[in-house]
Amino acid sequence: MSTVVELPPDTRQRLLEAACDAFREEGYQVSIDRIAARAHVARQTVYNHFPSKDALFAEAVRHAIQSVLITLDGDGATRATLLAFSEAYRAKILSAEGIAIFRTLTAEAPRFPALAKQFFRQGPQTTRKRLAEYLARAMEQGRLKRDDPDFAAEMLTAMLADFDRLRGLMNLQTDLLKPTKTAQVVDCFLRAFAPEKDMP
Amino acid sequence: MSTVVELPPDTRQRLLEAACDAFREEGYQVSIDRIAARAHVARQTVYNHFPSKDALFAEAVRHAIQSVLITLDGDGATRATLLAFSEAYRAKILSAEGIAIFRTLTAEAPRFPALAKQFFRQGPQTTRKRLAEYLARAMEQGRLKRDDPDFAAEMLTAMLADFDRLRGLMNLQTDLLKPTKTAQVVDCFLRAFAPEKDMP
DNA sequence: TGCCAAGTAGACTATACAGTCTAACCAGCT
DNA sequence: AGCTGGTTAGACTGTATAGTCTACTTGGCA
Repeated sequence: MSTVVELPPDTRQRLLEAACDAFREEGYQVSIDRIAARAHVARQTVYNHFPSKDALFAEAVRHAIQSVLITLDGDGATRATLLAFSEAYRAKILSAEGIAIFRTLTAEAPRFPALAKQFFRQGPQTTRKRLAEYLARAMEQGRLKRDDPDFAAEMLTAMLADFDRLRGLMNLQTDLLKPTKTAQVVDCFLRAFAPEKDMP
Repeated sequence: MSTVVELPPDTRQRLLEAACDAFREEGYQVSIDRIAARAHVARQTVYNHFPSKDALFAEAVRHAIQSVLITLDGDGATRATLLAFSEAYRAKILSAEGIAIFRTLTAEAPRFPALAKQFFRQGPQTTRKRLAEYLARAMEQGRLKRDDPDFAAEMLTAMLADFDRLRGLMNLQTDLLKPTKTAQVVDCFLRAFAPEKDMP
């Protein structure tokens, strides 16, 4: 058994990332042995770092959750800002990774309710809140119809992802990224939330 | 072991329904023994009717898929019609059953791609198509903005379900049915797709 | 040199489960 | 009474897996 040895230090880090990838790609079912193999590590080493599979799963998920946020900078024109956000949102949510994380979490939510809640709050909830804050400002300034900004944020994110995410979850198509779609959605949103009497 | 005996005939039917419930509630992992127990049937009987667990799962899913469609009758006013459809859509999609089916299928789609495809086409795809047909008519008659009806249908269904479904999938809240929400969404949709110059 | 911490290989236990097989059971029917 | 077809309980096989234990290696460091 000759192993090409150029393994960087932090065994634990390698392990965590391997676990992340493994759980993402194969779900919770993936065996500890497979994870150990992925990390080029002995099974016992896994148990040296994490007390149980569940604990490892929890750590891996929390680790994966870090990268779920989308920022939006409210400098430019309303449409341009929303377009940039929307593009980034779709790119993240509809990527193979995004779909896989969502699938794994959906499947295991009943067994790990605390994890699910944490994901929900740190991911979608926070994203919606930030978007809502931006929209609230735009509404105050008369750039958008005065309405419930949380509701508006929810509508926009829903329109951006729902059906295409479903396709991804059902393992259909990778042409998820029809490039005109984002603009189409944003314009639809802007129509629904256009200021009531053109200018103040 | 005294069993209260009032078991209706069709063993196979009972079995299928038990499997449906079991897979829905516990996912594919549920053991054949548990399914057999639920159906008040011996394990061997399961194998008398279905060659394997996979086959049983496939049958059960196909059976469950039947009830996923929502009809809409295009007689009344546009808003009233869409409201009725939307209410029905949310009720079905966000019910405990709807969420559970979605969860199980999402989890197993990679392993049963054919099933996933069938579900997608018979469920969401067909619903969207029917809605789109209705919207197309409304567009022709000038009751809605002339636009891509498929896109419009996708937006409406997305707005109706996306975020609340996520809550359900993550095992949060059952107050999914805030009764004003449907109307709020429909009105938002109507704003986005209002006919361009009020009347023809 | 000798110690130590981290890692390793692999045997081992216990459990769960899919799927098979057998022998008995019990209808209804002839 | 005896046959037949669906049903049943339970033993059995084989496999996969979580988690433990032990004896070994190895690199750094005092």
